[in-house]
Amino acid sequence: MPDVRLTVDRTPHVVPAGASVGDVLAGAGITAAIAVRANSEQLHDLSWVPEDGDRLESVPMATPEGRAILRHSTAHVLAQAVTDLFAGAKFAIGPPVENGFYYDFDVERPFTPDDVEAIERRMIEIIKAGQSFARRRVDPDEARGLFADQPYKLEIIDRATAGAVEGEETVDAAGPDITVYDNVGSKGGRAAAGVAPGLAFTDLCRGPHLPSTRQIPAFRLMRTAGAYWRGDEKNRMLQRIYGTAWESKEALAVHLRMLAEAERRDHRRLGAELDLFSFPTEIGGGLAVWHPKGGAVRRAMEDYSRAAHERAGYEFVVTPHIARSTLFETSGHLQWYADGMYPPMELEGATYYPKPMNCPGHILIYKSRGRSYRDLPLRLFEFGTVYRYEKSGVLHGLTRARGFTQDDSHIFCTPEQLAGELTSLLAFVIGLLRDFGLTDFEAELATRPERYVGEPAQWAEGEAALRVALEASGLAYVVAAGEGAFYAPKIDVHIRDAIGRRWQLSTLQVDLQEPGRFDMEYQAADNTRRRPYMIHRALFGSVERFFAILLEHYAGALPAWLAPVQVTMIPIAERHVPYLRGVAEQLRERGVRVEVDDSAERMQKKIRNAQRQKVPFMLIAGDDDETAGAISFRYRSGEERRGVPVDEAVSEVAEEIASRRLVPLAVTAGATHE
RNA sequence: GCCGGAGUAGCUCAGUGGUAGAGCAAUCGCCUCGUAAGCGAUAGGUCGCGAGUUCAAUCCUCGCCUCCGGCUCCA
Repeated sequence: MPDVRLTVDRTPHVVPAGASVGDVLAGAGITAAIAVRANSEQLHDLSWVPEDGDRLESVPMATPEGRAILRHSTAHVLAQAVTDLFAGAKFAIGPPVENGFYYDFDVERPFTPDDVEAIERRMIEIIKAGQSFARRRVDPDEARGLFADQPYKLEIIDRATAGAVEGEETVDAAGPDITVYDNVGSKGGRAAAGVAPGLAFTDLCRGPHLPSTRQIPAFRLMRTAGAYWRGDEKNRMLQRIYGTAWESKEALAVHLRMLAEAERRDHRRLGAELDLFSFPTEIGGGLAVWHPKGGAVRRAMEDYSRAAHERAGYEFVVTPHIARSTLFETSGHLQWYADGMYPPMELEGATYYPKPMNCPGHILIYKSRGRSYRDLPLRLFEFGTVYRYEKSGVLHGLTRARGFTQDDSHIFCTPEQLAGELTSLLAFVIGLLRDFGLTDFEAELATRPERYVGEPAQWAEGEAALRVALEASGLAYVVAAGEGAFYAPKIDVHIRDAIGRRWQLSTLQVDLQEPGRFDMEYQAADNTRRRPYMIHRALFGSVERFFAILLEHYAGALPAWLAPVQVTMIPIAERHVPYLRGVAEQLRERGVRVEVDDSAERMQKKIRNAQRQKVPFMLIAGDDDETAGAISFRYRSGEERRGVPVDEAVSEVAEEIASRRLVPLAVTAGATHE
């Protein structure tokens, strides 16, 4: 038999023909791999037999691809457990997802928490039994026979054999056949576990998979949920079970801790704990009220944003919250966006709608008089509150609300100015986000969607201008094909927060519709009338959403310049209150948000309260301080500094706030309780 | 909207077919204190809303309301 020459992780190897990847890796001393990538393309199981000249890269479990294989294999175990326990269960799809996997089932009744526990126990049995995942190639008819009682699988087979529909990668790349995976119980498996040797389960699957269920180191079922078949609400709702799986028990524990941390940081929870905002049911879902402390933070954010926009050459405008239907007919919102709008109000023969966007109002300001090229670029800015109908099930605190305020601008410019405006705008966006302490950015260039208005040539032009701006910014970006708004290609800026979650914030859009719909024009230098270009942009996205993201990013411990209460004054005994009031007055004169805690509590309790409210500075005074004309700091970190002269302390606090430093002074280590 | 889960004091939660309890918060009193909870007392509930079953419902049944998780990643 001729030998086969391969490279494995860039090292040449010669193996006998017919050797499987598992044999090859074992020979090469690579033990951690659970699959390989061949020739930088397809992933393969360890049972796959490579051909002469193949370049193999081993895929360890503790990599994104390795975890996806692990999770996908765990999903199969889940499906087997469900079919074992629920006779007649139909199973649909079970892919790996970020941080886990799911599997969708069609069952008689939804799963109860007890069911999930039983399923999890059954999965542990299957894992301990050490079933192998055996790949098998079948022709479509054979596949239909195997899954004769599985309508969802039959549908998948039909779609696969009908050709790669909608770009789906449904057929194994090597040929027209379908592949299935058999779970085969090994003799070494525990008979006591009740999983007999022999064929235990078969699923339609592209693979690859782990060699054996025993190689699933750690998993947990997380929750159940309803999910429409193929994600379409016209289809039957299936019962989905979500789970997670990791390369080690430790990795699972780290993941669970991250989830607990995310829950601890949830802005809805912090909003109540820190008395920032609430959603009174009397007002309605998705409509927040801002309490004084939340209002203070919001004002600090808005004031800073206003000042930045002023420096960047924006002009400030205000437009009403409702407008006649005719305005939204002209803008196209009623034709294209009616599903997202609040219903109309009739009065005096006219129909009014709450505005879902601010652009039409700003366009009318542009059109209020004739415009010259000398007016351009015209940058109009407004904290514009908009109302959008969101289905009740999708509301989520401040991040998905029905009423919210955009830091919205529309820039009207000449075609020649477009690329330059976009470039400087992108730099402006990043600068502003950095000032709020966000550092990890990713951009997306979202191109023409399936459902769009305008001419493809215009879209191409807009996309090209956005691309120029992205290239000039040096920002890493990916193209999100077909993700543009119906009226505009756009750049979306995403950030990653302190615990690694990704959020979409800013959006920059080149509007291809409105200037024409509103018949906008300006007089050019050559005395001709031309149509301006229009850029929509919101940097926070929405003030509410940005606020929520910051709150979660900082886990409620906002930088001093944003903190709702910047200083809490704490007397050692009640007799020190007047002295503290005097110091508080000096701080207030410097613009500091300060409270004097004159409650009947003991000093220790006051410190605890201020600490729980995440106040950046506590200023404490007792007899020693008062006699010396001094005061003592306790920082949010728990560090303290005693006997600081009052003048010095006031300056330190005021300067710390003015600096907009992101971490309060003297905070070095995380000496945090709770 | 759809599927599931949950609604008991301001908050976090316990509880039972015989009309309810804890901790924190609140109010009052005592204590006057040097860096994360001093002590005591008081007050606070139509057990989400409506109907049904029952001698009796916060508890069981049905409907509604609100909130939470999911409905995007494609064998």
